Amino acid sequence: METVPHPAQEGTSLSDRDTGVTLEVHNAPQCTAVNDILARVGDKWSVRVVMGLADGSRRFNELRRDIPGISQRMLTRTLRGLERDGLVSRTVTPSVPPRVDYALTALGRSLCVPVAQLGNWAVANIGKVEAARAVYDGGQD
Amino acid sequence: METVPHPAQEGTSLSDRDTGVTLEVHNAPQCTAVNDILARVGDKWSVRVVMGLADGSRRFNELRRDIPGISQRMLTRTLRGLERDGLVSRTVTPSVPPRVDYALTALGRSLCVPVAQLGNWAVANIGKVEAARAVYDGGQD
DNA sequence: CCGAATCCATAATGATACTG
DNA sequence: CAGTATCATTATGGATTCGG
Repeated sequence: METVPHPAQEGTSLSDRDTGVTLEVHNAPQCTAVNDILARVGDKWSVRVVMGLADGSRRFNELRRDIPGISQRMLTRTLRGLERDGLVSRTVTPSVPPRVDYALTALGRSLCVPVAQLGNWAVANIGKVEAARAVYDGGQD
Repeated sequence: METVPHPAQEGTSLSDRDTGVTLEVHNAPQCTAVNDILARVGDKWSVRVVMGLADGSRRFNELRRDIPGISQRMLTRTLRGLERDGLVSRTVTPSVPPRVDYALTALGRSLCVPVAQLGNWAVANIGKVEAARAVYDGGQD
């Protein structure tokens, strides 16, 4: 019955039959890289912060006002994480009061491209996902 | 969607100056949708599971063998989550012993496209990210 | 074989108060 | 203004055990 043996996972084929897009990632340590990036970008606030910086630099509290619901602590932590990963730059102007500006780096802007594509998928399909959830949750009792 | 034409419309501009890709998401409730999807796909195992199903359906323990390190509990939970979101289908054959097959749905396969693109970015840029981390961590003392 | 149930450790997030 | 420090709460992941 096993008419579809695994190709011993040598290559690719993530959706190539559908779109010609190929992911050369499969079982390699690259999986770790993907997951690593996904984990950074998949946390609760990173994408919101990146979006807040998409059209230019922002000061800390500007950003905070742009992202309703974020706590001071989480904004700090998220910015630090993005800065550590080289996605966001932090510029301190030692004035009184202090001024700190955040902006996307070139790497950060380049990440925006695939994130935006995933975002477009999300916007286009969130309805289907929510419908599926409603069906699943409803049929569960 | 391949090679989005330059809509050149409302003010959004997430990286349009770089690539012509536009994200119409900015401050809208759509942000929530993006984050929602990102959270699903950003957890520790979802992408690995989806990859494991990319080239065809798999039984529970096949999948488990294909994903080194995943616990039974997390495989179950991840599959349930993906199933709830309509990304994976679950087919039970009531034999003895029972047989359960998992496969990507059409929605799940369509998600693979932007995820693969993000994956390609990750593979291409993980080196830069890790270098940035080394610099940041080193300069922190 | 597939999975639920239970228990536990750790990490992520949030609320609040304080500081240069 | 732009953080840090502390504490409480919740989410996530893993190990083990049990059941259909």
